[in-house]
Amino acid sequence: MTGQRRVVARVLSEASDHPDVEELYRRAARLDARISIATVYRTVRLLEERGILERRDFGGGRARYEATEHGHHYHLIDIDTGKVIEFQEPEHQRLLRAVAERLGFDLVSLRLELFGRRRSPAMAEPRRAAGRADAEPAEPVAAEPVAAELVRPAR
Amino acid sequence: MTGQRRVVARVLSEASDHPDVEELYRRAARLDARISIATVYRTVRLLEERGILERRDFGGGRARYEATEHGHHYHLIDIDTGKVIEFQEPEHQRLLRAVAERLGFDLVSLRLELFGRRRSPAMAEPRRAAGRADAEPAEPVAAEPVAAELVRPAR
DNA sequence: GTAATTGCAAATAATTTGCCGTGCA
DNA sequence: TGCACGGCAAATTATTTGCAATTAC
Repeated sequence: MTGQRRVVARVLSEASDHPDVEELYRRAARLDARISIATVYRTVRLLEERGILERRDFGGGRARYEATEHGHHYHLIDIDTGKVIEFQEPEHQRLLRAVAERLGFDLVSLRLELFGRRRSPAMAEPRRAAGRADAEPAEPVAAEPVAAELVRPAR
Repeated sequence: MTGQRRVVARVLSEASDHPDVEELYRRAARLDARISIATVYRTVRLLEERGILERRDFGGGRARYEATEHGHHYHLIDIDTGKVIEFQEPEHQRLLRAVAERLGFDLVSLRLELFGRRRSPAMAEPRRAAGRADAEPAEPVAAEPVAAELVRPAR
């Protein structure tokens, strides 16, 4: 059973990035104008249920998709630009599987995402500007640690 | 500046699980009935921006929250029950930081979630039921790997 | 007193669905 | 011919926001 679903599948196969549904729809419509976004949603869901696609959440509200690969790779997201970099780390797979087993589970899938900021080679150690260790006498605000944070100056 | 925000903060401090906004609202309302869910959303966003809370996505549509800990732990989600188990793995932190650096980034935060299924000690190797290797002659469906998957019987 | 915060209801945004028409098998 | 599939628009769900009233400091 197929129709314009083939088009969506094709777009997915050709994608080497991590498109969201909106983007998939745009690409699919370019190949066949009589595709509706509902179909894209339906197809994508179907494929995800069958384990052929994986849904990702890189922040920014919309789900993004990529074809399941059985040699796993992970993602590093540049928090300033939103750009996604893939990397491999096959050792992890094994390590994490072992962790799951130790807890009594079979590992079905996993999610590993790093969020980072591009290193400016200029400044050697940007770590926490130094000083600023005794800014406020820290008024007592109930014994609630989270509440306490609400009282400090915004950033 | 605070008000019923203190209540939300308190609920958050006391939570040892990973409540979603709905649940936070329920708990907060128990302590002070004149809190609206909009306030919970606002407070939670505020705290997330300040880095005091972390938003999690364990599947199931709603965001879930937990207080930021600087000794990181990770999550294993039971895909059958939705139950979340925390585990530690301090070695990882370092390892992943190194990975990021190698790619030219400072690691700002990371997300590591395992999705697993409780092991039934009964059946030794549930792996893929055996047999069933030659179900269909695999009709040619364009050269699209994703499309090909759409043709196989559902599960 | 002044600015920040809240409640409420309405607005958004992403995703799903009902229904009915259409095309594939 | 039957039934899965697609289009459209309406429905749902999570979250955000405008605005006037309220509260904190």
